Amino acid sequence: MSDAGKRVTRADVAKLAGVSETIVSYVINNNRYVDKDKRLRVEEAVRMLNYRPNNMARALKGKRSNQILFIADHITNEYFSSIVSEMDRYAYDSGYLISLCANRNTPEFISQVISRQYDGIVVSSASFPDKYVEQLAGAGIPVVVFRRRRHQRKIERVALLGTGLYTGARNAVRHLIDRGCRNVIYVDRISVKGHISPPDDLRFSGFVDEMESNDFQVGPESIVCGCRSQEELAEEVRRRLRTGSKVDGIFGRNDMIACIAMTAATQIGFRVPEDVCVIGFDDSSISRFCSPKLSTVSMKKEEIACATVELLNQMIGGKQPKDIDFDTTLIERDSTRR
Amino acid sequence: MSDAGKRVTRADVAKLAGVSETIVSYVINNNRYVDKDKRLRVEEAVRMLNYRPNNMARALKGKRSNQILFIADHITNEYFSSIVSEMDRYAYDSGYLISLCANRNTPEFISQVISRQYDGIVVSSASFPDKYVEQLAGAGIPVVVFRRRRHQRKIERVALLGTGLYTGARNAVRHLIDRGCRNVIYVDRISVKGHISPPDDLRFSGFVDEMESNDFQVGPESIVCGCRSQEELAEEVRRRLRTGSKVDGIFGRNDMIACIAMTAATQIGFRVPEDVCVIGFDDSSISRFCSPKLSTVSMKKEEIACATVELLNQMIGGKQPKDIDFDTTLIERDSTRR
DNA sequence: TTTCAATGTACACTCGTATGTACTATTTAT
DNA sequence: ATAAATAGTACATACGAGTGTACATTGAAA
Repeated sequence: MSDAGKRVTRADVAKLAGVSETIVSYVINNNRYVDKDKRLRVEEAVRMLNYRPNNMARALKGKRSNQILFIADHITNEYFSSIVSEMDRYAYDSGYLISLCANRNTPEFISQVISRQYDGIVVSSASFPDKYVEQLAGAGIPVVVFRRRRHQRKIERVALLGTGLYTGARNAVRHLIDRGCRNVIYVDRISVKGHISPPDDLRFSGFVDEMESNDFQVGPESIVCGCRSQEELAEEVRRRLRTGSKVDGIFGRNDMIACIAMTAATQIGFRVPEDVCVIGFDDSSISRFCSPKLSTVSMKKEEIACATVELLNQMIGGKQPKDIDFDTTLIERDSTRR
Repeated sequence: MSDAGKRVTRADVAKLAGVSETIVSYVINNNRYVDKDKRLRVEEAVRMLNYRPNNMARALKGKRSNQILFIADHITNEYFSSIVSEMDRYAYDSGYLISLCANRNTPEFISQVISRQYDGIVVSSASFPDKYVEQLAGAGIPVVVFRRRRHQRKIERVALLGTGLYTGARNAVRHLIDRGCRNVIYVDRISVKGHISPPDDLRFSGFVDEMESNDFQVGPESIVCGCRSQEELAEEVRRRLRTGSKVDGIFGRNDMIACIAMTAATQIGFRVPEDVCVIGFDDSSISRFCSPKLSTVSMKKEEIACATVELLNQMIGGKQPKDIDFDTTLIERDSTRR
């Protein structure tokens, strides 16, 4: 308790500067004629008192809340944290701070979000229902969605950002084929949740399309999915390698999956890259520290983050959303070098 | 543009339920006698309209803003993102959302933060000045600081949380000594910023104390710091190994540093763990995927996150801050197994 | 001199919510 | 029967800021 520093308000500034509150407001927002002398006095008072307009009051009065919400499903991913980190950098310069939360799949969550008056929202979660995106956009909030699924319905007043999952996957698969692989398998994530879903994101689509456009068949034998644990995944990869299907290329949904698969392969005597090539996705730090070093696909995180903030900023300013697509960079390391 | 969904306000609910706004308020906050019948009608109306009190207005009127700010210096660290992710889980259940930002070392940043009326703040940044912590606390905001430096001044109304850096480091060093190491070196981070600072965090303190309490000398030859790049770091480690100092143990400030050092060692023919033992810090994913697998120190991230939220919650409720210390778990993998 | 534009100021209302206070109607105690 | 306690309601104000509108002053143009 004790005298927990009373807030400095507009009134305090006005009193110190010897002007009316209105003048202070005009100076702060710089949107009316104000006498030079008074302006200076106000500015001085602001500095002396270290005044800053209360964000809540501003937001309430219809101004911005200066907050952007980032909704993800696995905040822990290095990929997400990089994006958020970069977004923070750019956003701060435009006066925004970033809020962050894991996707909660409930209506309460949505009204939570709406009641908080975010100026803009970034959705980077495969499990965030379109329905909710619509509600947010319908409430007048600019929304940028990172594309995850293939057939993502176009929603009014929502910008769709292609972060490179699809093209990156195609490039990765093409890279394996270029290296001579004839039997490439796709290794999907570990499903911790009860239900086993077939791979449905754009990486998988890219895999399928690139395989087929090179006249390779894609069938159940070329997809590893639904594993419930790291061990199960490793065992399944080994099974594929041991059978007569002659698997000679592995595309992992992300670097960690690729690493697990790679380790599984070497454990039963397969050499990487001589017997089997492996490529991951994300260019996360493990891809640089595992052994052999993992080839991978790098998304343009900085550019994505920058563009996202820029786009939101424009939409907040009233401009129409526009979709953007980013390409990726293939990083060749030892796991595919022949 | 167009009819961007008008906000649902208390007035709408009141009209639909056929009661006064005041009644709606009482029902929402559940703090006054309200007729059963009217209460039900209000609740029904709330449900129908999907009403939720506007957060800004509430915060302005002196209620909570339901927001907690997390200030870090390197959001990208897996350690931070894990903590934030867990905090998000616990905090959400208490009605909070987490904001996240990188430490900006300016007075403007502080007034930014204050003007946003956060209910609580977590500081996990070695470079965040005590002065600022004081200002925040002085403004009446509960603050929890994750201890990073050794002699951290006690600040009124601020809780200090020991996340295990010190004890974890001591345990790691003791582990190396137990494994027979007689010449252990500490490898500090890569300093990207211009100025090269000597290691000053609690991990280093733990290293020094544990060494000395085992009668080992700590001198310049046992500290690698100030390297400007990964290559420089690797080269410096190799130099230490090649000289006659018989380095047989490496304690890396974090897993990535330890990995770089370990790789540097194996490149010049040192075997890990036979010739030199290596241990890292953080139990990040690379420690599990590098080769050989890295022994490391695991902090109790979940418990830390949970306790942080709990503590903030109590402080927000008016209780006195209390300091808490967490211990760590040593995870022995192949890089120290003999 | 009159007229009008430009410049500069301040009142009063508003955003959506919380709540002290006062008031009425009803019940209980005396 | 009267007093006092309780249940239930509503008014009015406050939180801190933004801004429409009206008003005052000045200078220049007519």
